[in-house]
Amino acid sequence: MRFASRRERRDLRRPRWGRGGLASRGHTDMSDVQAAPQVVEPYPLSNLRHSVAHLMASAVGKLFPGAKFGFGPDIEHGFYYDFDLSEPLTDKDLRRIEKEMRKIAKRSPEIVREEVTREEARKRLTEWGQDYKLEALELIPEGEAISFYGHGSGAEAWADLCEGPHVAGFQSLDFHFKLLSIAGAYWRGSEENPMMQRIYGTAFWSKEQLDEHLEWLEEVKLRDHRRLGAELDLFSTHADAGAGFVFWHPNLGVVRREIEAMWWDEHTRGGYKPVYTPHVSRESLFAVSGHLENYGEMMYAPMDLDEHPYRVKPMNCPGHVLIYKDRGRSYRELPLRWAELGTVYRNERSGVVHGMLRVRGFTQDDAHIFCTIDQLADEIAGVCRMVDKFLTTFGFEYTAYLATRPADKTIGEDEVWERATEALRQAAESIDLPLVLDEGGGAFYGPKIDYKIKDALGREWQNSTVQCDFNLPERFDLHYTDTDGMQKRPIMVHRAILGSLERFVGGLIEHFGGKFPFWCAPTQVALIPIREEHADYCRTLEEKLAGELFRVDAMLEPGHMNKKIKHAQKEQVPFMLIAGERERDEGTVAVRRRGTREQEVVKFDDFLARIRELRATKAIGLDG
RNA sequence: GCUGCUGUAGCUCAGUGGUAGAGCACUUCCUUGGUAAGGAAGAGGUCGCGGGUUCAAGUCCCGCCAGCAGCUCCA
Repeated sequence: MRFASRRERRDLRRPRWGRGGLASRGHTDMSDVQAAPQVVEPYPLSNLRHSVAHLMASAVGKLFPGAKFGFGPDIEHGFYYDFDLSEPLTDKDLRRIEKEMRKIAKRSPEIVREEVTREEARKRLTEWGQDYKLEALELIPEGEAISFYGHGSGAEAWADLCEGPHVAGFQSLDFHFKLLSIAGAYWRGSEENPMMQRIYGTAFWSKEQLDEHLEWLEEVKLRDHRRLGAELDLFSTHADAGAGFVFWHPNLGVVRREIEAMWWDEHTRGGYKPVYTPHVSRESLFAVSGHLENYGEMMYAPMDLDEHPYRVKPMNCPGHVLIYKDRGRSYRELPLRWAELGTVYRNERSGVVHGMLRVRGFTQDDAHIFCTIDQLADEIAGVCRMVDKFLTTFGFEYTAYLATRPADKTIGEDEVWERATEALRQAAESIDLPLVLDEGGGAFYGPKIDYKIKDALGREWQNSTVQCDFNLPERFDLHYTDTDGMQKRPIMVHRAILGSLERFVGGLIEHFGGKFPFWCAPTQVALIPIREEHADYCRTLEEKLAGELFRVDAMLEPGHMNKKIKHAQKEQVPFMLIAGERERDEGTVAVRRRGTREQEVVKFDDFLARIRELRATKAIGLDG
């Protein structure tokens, strides 16, 4: 599971140059160029943002003479612009630039478009010393219009090689913007290229919308799993252990165990059998599988055992294949469904590790299905049903994508590709799962269905995947004896529902904001006596709860009730049971539900029945 | 890996060359309190690690480690 990367969210793969504006600083007076084409109000938000990106670039150009400009498009939540500057920008510069933007906006009644010839464009950009722009100019296909968009006059005049469209001008428009952050970004997105400085910002038509967006960003920060991980004592990472290695604390260990228990239950129900495979194998295994060749950069360096190189596994599939190959297989055995919570290690580049979401050692909820092509549709349908079960249990909305054969560098017969892709389609249809087509998005070894989920904050993640594989069976020469006695090649299906426990649970922390559903909450019930003399009653309640394997924190130590309430609240404990004389005498408890301040006095047995229900149904909320 | 920034008590942070600070959390004592901070006292820091400059380094310089915002890449 993963966040759809910022890159995806910003949709940069879309050809961008024209829309995104290749900007450049101009010193010509724009007053004599032709007026912009009529843009009818209201402008799309993307136009505004793109125009504000221009505004920002012009301010940067004014404040930092000699600035060179890269790309500056609008993106999902705002815009950015890349600059090549002689000195690094700081947050203080952002405020300065904002101020300058407001000034320029006031003096810029209109944004004007000017169409020029390629020669003229080249001449201008050369004159302005805009190297990146010149390169960008060459990206514009022959025959397409080449235009500049400019605003400001006199010393402030500024123009941008850009296709548009833009708003007509800044002066008379009511809009609101904020510059948010500075980061490095490679020119044209390639690490071969020089790094530029990128400024991110956002803009809206109303102050309210801007504020709302800024609040959303705050909420994202508050729910950050790294922050909650420390606050709720969930996990840690350590310089002493190295970057990208997660230590699960007891609180999160509980969450994981609950999820794993559900996972094994569902897999048992789905006809999967557990397998366990070693973390280390001889290097030659990964040579056969092809991982060494295609994935070698991600693998840890070999270690020497008895003068043979060994490797830590980056994937579980070769191990499962060895089990398959251990003896001959008959069609009668298929499909074989083998599941493993397999821990793998991958050498992620140092700059990418991120809390629990991007780590160097993680546990995949892996399984492989060995089946015939005729069984494929049913098998896929089974996986999709299981995906639905998990995603809805955690309250995620999702979209499934059918990724078909890539244009080149694939392996496998045309016919097999077609039949497998058709099987994926049929499977989805049989369970009424709509598929969005991702043409050519498959792996080189087979078509697949990928899932994207939406979390409570509306962010998209990718986690579940079902992939057909024609490659590994080939490489390992897998076969089974068919009804006619002939040796046939099975298809292998790789699938992960959660992706990795680390990424999934890290995502869950943010999705729930630390308020885990009752069934997997680290502590489910806190017992708080009003006075010390009520501790005995609490103790009897504790025994009953613990006897039914509920996770109870009996806060019986001396101290103030209010302090304990505050503590339990901070720990996001679903239920606090507060008990004094009245409760003890009546066999009741005062129940305080997470997130509320009201209490409800109920018979303890009624409470017990309620939480049994919550646990059994894996309800997300605490009602009912 | 790359660009920029950061690293001081468990947490949030102050401390710009001259003997380490605050709030919260923690411990102890007092407080017996009916639903989110009662009072007092106390403990807690190799200032990320290693070098260098200096009479003197948390503070300046270099290297490493880790983290943060991104880029690139990914479960």
